[in-house]
Amino acid sequence: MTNLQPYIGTRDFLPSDWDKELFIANKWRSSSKMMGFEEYDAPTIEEVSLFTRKSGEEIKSQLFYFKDRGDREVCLRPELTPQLARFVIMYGKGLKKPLKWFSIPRCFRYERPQKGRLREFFQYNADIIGEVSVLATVEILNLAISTLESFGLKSNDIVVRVNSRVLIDSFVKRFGVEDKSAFYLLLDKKLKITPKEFDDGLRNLVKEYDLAKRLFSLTDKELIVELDSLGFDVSRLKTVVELCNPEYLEVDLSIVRGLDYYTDIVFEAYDRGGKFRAIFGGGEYNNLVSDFGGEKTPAVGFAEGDAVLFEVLKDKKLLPDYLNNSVFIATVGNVMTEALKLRNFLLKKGVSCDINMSERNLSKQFEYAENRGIHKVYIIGEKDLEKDTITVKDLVSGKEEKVKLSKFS
RNA sequence: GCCUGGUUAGUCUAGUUUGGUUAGGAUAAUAGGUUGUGGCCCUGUUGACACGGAUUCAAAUUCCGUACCAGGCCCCA
Repeated sequence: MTNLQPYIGTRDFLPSDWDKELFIANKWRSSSKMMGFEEYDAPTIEEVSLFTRKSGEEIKSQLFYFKDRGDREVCLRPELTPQLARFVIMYGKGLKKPLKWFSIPRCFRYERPQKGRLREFFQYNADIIGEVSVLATVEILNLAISTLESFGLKSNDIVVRVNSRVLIDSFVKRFGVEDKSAFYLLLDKKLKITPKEFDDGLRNLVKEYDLAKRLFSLTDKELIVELDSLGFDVSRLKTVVELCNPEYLEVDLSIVRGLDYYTDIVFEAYDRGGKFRAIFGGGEYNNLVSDFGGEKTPAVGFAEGDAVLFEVLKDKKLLPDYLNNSVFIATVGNVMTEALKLRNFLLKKGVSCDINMSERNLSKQFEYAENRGIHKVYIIGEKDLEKDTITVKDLVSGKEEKVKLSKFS
């Protein structure tokens, strides 16, 4: 019994679970396509060097990493972006830029499962490659936001925090920060630690403490104005904030993201209640393709895992019930010939259609349909057939009507 | 890698304080009954103490180890 369980941090999907998973994936897919993004995919398994190249050998401890029989070091992909870089270098020359691509890969990370964090998960990725304009970043943010909206999430549920790494780097110079990585770490921790701890951290790391403290206490519009007047270049950030849906966006200097490969604008989305981890995160990474040996290529994108999103949707009661639109054909008496004819007709019309296969009485057939979330039953029975009709019953409303069989041929 | 708390049928749960007869219930599943029409009702069937060890006359219950789950730390793509 024990060893029948799924491997640690992985999930079995029963039909009712998979239905929810597909609900999410289908929304991701359709909103991407709506905005002109094209779907692609890459192998689940890759040579490990693709991932260590940027993140160092230490990353191996967080990968499902092993040697194949030919002594090649391989791993299950922990993320998609390096593969995208590979694609751009290998195939990019023949492709019209900019690329607007998305994918919904299964990814794997060797780590301790926690709330919203698993060892195997789906991660929606969308990127724009080869577009210099800041409008690409605006487009990416608009896609990310409208995708969340397609689930029924609204601006009072979600906040997207935006920042600029270029700006933070100019802080480092201007504020007199000596330990840059400790400064980044402090910013990254801001939401987790108390205001006092953050304040103490600032005091330790930043020479111009008073200026820094003031800036970190400002939010949003006033912050941009203030930064502008202090001579920081906030034009890119300003454009993004102005062109994206302002109800979601908030400039937040503490958003830095762990990855080194981000170059300027970075962003993360959270539920406003602060109960969950980041829903999506991303930014501009203009050096990644060149770091992998390609030409310098502007790029921007985001990733959104299924685990946190699932938690958020569940919390907001936005996951649909397990229902399907198919029809069930119930049979009474010796009517299989007519029933199968009706079935074929419906299938050819593109109506998904299940049919009774056993000797069960009508009552049990209704139970069968009910248990599968079917809400339309066509009853084809001997009595009805004498009058050349069938009975169509809607299980949700409980209403039923007689329909001429000739309508189905 | 570390810390805390859990684990009783498919699911939820009583029982663990104080070891003691056949581990009780609900729900689901399944078969049937009833009604030419689902959710109600009635009957039958199936089904559990996570795994291993220790203590004991006796362990679901106490102790140790392992696995897994949940939450957290570290890390975060």
